[in-house]
Amino acid sequence: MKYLDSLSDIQRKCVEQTEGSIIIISGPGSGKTRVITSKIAHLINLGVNPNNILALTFTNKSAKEMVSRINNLIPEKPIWNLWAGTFHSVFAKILRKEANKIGFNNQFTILDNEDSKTMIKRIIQDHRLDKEIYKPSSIFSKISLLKNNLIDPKSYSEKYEMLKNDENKNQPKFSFIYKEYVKKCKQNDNMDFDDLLLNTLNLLRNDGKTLEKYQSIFKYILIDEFQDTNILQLEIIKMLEKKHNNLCVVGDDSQSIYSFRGANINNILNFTSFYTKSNIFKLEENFRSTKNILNAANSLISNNNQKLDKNIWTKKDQGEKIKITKTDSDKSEGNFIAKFIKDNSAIYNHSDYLVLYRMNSQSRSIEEGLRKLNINYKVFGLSFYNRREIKDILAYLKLIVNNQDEESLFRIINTPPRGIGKTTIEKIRYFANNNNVSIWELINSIEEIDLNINSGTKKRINNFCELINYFSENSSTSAFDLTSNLINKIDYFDYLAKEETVESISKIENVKELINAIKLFCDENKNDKIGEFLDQSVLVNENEQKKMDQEENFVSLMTIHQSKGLEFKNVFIIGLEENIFPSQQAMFSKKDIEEERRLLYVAITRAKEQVNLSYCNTRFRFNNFVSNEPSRFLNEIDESCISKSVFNLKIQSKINQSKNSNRYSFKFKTPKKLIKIKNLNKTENKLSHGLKIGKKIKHNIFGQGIITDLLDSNEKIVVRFGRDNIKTILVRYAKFDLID
DNA sequence: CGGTAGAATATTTTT
DNA sequence: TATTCTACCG
Repeated sequence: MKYLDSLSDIQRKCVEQTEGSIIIISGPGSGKTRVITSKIAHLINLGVNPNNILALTFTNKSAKEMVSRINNLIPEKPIWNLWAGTFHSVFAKILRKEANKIGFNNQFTILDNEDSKTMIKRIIQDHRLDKEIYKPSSIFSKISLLKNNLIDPKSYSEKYEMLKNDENKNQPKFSFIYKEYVKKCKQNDNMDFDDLLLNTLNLLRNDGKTLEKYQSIFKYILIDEFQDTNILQLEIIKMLEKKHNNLCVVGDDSQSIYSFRGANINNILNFTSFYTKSNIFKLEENFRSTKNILNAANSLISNNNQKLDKNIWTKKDQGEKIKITKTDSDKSEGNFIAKFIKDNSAIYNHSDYLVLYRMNSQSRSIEEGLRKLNINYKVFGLSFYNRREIKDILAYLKLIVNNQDEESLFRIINTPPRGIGKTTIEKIRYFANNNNVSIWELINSIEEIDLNINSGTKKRINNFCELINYFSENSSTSAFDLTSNLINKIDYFDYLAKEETVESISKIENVKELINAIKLFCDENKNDKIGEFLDQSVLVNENEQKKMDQEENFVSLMTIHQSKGLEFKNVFIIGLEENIFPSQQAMFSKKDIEEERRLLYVAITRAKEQVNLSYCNTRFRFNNFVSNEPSRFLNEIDESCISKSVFNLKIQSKINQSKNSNRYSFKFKTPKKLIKIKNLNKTENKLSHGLKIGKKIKHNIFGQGIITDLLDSNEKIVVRFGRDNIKTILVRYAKFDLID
């Protein structure tokens, strides 16, 4: 068979062992995708029905790519009924069918992280808890970790040490919030990301028939990126594979970078201890990178204690050394990259470059640099579906599908404004909470209950209910018809246009794009109902699509986490500074530092030919300049494969010649409100005179200090606060006053 | 109730 | 800096 011939010996062995449990430890660039796809093709060729194969991947993009590759390997066999996708999307599909067996409505809606956080925030408000002590986002991530470790509110409330711990942290009510959150989700027929897994497990545990059904379907189970699975996922898999015992997991412990999401590296480290009969294969030959790149990566990762034994090697050339570049500021780091790309444009396309960073906010300075030299780039940042105007429309759609979805209801009950204000909503919520009725039931019988709401407002509430009810009754029409009718009915475009800002134009464009996406979805899918589309909009990150079609010639910018599985000829990794990479939050634990190290390992091993590491002296962060030490990781890379240099060139912007006139004209992100532009120069004159060395100032964060130096024609000042706390401050943006 | 100006706050990483 | 929150006025 053709697809077997192109494999290396070891790859072929992995493919041909179809039965039993096996674990494939696969280094970066070792062709694991090829192994998985060949293996599935092989199974199908041997006569296995694709419907009996479950292939779980880390992103939906990789699932899609996998399917298309299998199609290429065995074009004559139809594979439309192969189960391929992320844990979340496959289990969402199962739950859509079976949710009623565990007390959910099959029309449940899925909460994204933002929804979950607002819900928690509301709980905190409702119960008059201090939002400084109970921060919604940290509460949420704690809840998420608990769920992924199979600790439900009840068992949490029985864990004495944990409760004690909360009390010590001054958060005695955490257990209560957790309980309320889970209760609310259930009442509202909402599931968050973790619930998709958790409820699947509950389903399999509580309903023997369903368990038997899926055990019989999934004769062969394959899991990619196994190092990033968590306890909950493993638990589900253990149940599903019990009948046929054909489980193949593929992963690389050195690339485990999702522990913040509950990923448990022990799943891969200890696999053989709970599957004692499993076979281990190691894919150690790298087909991607040069020797220098691999040596650098290997020497770095050897500093980690927790890892499996393996030796990644390549037949490729030595290649160029890893370059480490020091620049004076984050701005010149951007200039450095832009200039580098420009200088090498005879050899490389823009699309040969990948710029990687630890956190999304770091993209800015690079964008600036690239713009100055007119280099095309794309930032893989926030999802389209996270924009406010898009979320509004989606909230309508969710509420139409699931009337109990309070999260969506609160979002849009007065958007566009229809005269149902804060006080009214407050009254409704208060009553509903105290009388154990759902918001939806309550507002549908608002006439009958005395809530001290005036009749005009009651009328408006009624209209709102009628609107939603009308669409709910017609929700089986095609998603496109439904959405376009809805947007007309609520005059959403008018509402956006009324804002009269530069933003409103792009918002309108975005909504049009959404309608367009829905149209496309309807054309492609047999089931063109809105529910299906909504699932997709939460579970599929459309950024993934963009990475795939790289015909256009642009530089890619993304976080390292997003770069998993990709490869580029040239890779820039920026911000190699203590407190940035490794990140500040990781500093205090050895385990976290090891994960940061793996993150850099992943980053380096994306490269085929060149790696550029950079760090800078001072960086503009928050609203002042900070200086960080160079990252400890730089010293851990074998010196024989690196070369160091310093870059200090300032690039004069062609576009930005006069300082103020163009400040907003080439903004990449959403433009500012027109009105605000008027106020631009207000603060400028206030302080420009009177700044002298030795003068005292009072900064609104750092307190009193003395000016020790003036820089850049008085644009920056160096100030000493306290004994030896020295900061450089931007005069124009910092908040401080001169004192006599 | 709605709109807005000014204040407060925020930067891990994502299915 | 950019975004979100709050308080106040019409």
